Amino acid sequence: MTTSAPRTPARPTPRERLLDAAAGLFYRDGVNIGVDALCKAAGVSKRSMYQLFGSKDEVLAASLERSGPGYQALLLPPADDSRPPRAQVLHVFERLDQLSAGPEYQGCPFVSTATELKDPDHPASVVARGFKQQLTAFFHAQAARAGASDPETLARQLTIVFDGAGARTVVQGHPLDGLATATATVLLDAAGVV
Amino acid sequence: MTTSAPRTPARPTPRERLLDAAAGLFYRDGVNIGVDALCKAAGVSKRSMYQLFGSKDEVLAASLERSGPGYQALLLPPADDSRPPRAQVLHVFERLDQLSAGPEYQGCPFVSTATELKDPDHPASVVARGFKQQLTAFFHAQAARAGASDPETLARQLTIVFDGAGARTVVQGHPLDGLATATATVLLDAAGVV
DNA sequence: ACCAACGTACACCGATCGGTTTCCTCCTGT
DNA sequence: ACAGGAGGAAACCGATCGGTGTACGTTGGT
Repeated sequence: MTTSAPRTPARPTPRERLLDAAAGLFYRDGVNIGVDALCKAAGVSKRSMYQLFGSKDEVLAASLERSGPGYQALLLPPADDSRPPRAQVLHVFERLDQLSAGPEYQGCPFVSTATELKDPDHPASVVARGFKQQLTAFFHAQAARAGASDPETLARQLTIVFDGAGARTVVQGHPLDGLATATATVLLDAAGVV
Repeated sequence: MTTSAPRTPARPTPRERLLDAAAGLFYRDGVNIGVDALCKAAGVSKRSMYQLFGSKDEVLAASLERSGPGYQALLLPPADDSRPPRAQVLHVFERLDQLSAGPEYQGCPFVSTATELKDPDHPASVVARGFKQQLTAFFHAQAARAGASDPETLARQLTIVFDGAGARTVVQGHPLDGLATATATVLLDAAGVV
């Protein structure tokens, strides 16, 4: 293989290490893990962290912001997907059903973070709200493309199923077994999305 | 001996004050509020708290356990309700739609607690799981009574909608405007529950 | 009237919290 | 070769964490 291995091992910058570690730790252990533990996991000194970010809350918000695109790529169909709307919407729920079977799955990180923070004005809550709106927007676009009678409502309902499926996994502690996909299918059928 | 019939409605016992304050504070501020704040709010000394409970975690679990019946009474139709299954199920979602409009609403307390704790073996997580199963059992009973084709799946789907509606309220920060009821209606229709 | 149990007030413990500061090492541009 | 900045290690800060120990009221049963 002629894969290009960078001459310089190019260790990620402290900022990247910090945000990646933060995304993982905040998701796994909650937003109340300490700054010390976070910096230790990231291999970054507290001093550097506080030069890069104004506070732990900003780190949290930035880590959510950074992990957003990857999370979407994990769930949404590729941008050049040419399948009909129904298949593209169901793609998301099939992914969710798969994800929920992973031992690491703790529900949607945006929902978890917003739930833990309580404060809707917290910068991380704002980020979380934004990504949820993007998910709803995707559903809305597909619903509209399919000529659904009420694409706005359908999109919101699909988002509710998405978040509810995540919550169920957290509380019950076992995978969804296709329940998310099955529920989304019912909504799509009822809305006449083929 | 200690518990005689309360002829005079005396001040609640420290245990009751503690559990009531705990339910409110844990719900509003999350499971990470301090023992000092909790005891101060309850008007109970830390000493008494640690004589009544082994740890803060036990207080949390006990407060969830205590608030469970009241929460169910808030959502479920009365036990002697004679309406058809569909109406009884929709009753829950109408209540949820109403609740979500209240300024204090922070989502389902059981889901919130389980989400914050992460640990599924935490005593409070066990309590939360139990109450969610009771809600699902109610849906299941109604679905079976209505002769739904797959009452088990329908009950789980309704629970997902319930929790998803709560999550949406938390993340988006505005009421559901009938969205929970509307979504449940779609599921009931599809399952042939009249 | 007395005593024991109950409950409060409060000091105290080690650990950890978010955040700041100091010091020193290492890497890089010139 | 050398200056200077970036960044890590760790001490340090006051506050708070969960939890305990002690001492002082208050109350009810006999």
